[in-house]
Amino acid sequence: MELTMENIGNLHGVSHSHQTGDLMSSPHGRQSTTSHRNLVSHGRSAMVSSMASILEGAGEYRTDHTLSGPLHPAMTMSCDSGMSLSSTYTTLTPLQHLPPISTVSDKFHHHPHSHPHHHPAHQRLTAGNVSGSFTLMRDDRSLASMSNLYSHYPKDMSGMGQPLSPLSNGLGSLHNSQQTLSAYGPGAHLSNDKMLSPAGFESHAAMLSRSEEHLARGLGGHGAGMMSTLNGMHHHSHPHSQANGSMLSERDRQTAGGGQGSGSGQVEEINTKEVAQRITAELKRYSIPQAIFAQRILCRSQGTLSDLLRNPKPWSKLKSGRETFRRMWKWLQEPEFQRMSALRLAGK
DNA sequence: TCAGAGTCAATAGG
DNA sequence: CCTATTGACTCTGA
Repeated sequence: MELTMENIGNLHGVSHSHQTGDLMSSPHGRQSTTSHRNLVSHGRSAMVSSMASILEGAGEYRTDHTLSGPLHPAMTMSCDSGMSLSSTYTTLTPLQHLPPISTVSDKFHHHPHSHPHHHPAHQRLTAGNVSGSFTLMRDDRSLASMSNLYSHYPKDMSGMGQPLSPLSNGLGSLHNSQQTLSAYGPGAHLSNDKMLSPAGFESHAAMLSRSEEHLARGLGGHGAGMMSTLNGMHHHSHPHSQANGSMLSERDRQTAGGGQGSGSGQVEEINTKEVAQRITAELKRYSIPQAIFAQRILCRSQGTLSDLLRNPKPWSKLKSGRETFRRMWKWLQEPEFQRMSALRLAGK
C-alpha cells in the first residue's frame, strides 16, 4: 500500500502545491536559462527532422506561458507542472481506483510547503519504500486521456503525429503502430470503460516491451546486464522475474489478469532498468540529446540523466528519485506527438 | 552530526 | 555537439 500512497501523494500533490517545489526545484536557477539554447539539436535524419524542428521550436519556449499554460495543461508537463500532468490525466480518467486513501491521507498531508530548493519534494512521502512488492506499470490511462486531449490539440496531431512515427527498422514501426493504436483506437474505448481491459493492456504492454526489447538489442550498447531486464516488464506469460531487482513481472500479471486489477492505475512500480533502456532507445531513435530530454521532460541536468540511464537504481531503493523515473515512464507512455510536444513545450 | 540520496555544474572524452 | 564521470552541495532521516 505504500506505493499507493505515493501515487496518491502525487495526485494530490497538486493541491498541496508540490510542484511549487518542483518549480523551485531549479534551485539555483541554473536550469532556467542557461543551457536551453545550446541544447537545441539539429535533425539528423529525415524522419528525425520533424523532431528537430520541434526541438528547435523549443528555442522560443521562453514564451512558453502562452503556449503551455492556458492551452493544454495536460500536455504541458514541465518541471513545474509535472505533477499537474499526473493529476490531469487522473482527472480525465477516473477509472483507476485509488488505493485506500484514508490510509495514506495523512501521510501526504503533512508536508505543507517544504523543500526550499532542489528536491522535488514530492517523494518525501516515501513512506517506506515498499519492499518492492507491487508492480504495476500501468499508465495506459494516460494514453486514453491523451486521446481525449487530441481533440483540442489537433495541430500537434497533424504536425507531429505522423512524421515521427515511422522508424527505420521494423521494430520501430511495430512499436509505433501499437502506440498509435492504443492512443487512438482502443485508447478511446478505454477511457470510457474500465480503462484498459486486461487483454488490451497486456497486448499493448507486451508488444511494447517486446518491441523495445528488440530495439534495445539492436542498440546493444548497454551492458549485458541491462538487456536482460527488458523482458522483465510485462510478460505475464512466463514467470520469470528479472535478474536484478526489478520485481515487476508478477505485479503486472496481477494487474493485467486481475479483473479489477487493471483499474489500479495509480500504483506504479517502475522497472527502472527497463525504463532507462527504453528511454535510451527512444532518445537515440529520435536523436534527442540527453540534455534536452533531461531538461524538458525531467527537469534535470544532462549529467543526472546520463547517470540515471546508465546506472538506474532499483525502484525499491529510490526515494525522491522516483519522481524522475515516473516522468520518464510517463513520457514513454505517451504517443509520439505528445512526446514531441512535451519536448517542445516543456522547455521551461 | 552523519550517512545516504539526488542533483548539478564542470569537465573529460568521443 | 554528445555523453559519461565526478566533486560538491542540499536535504532528509536516523
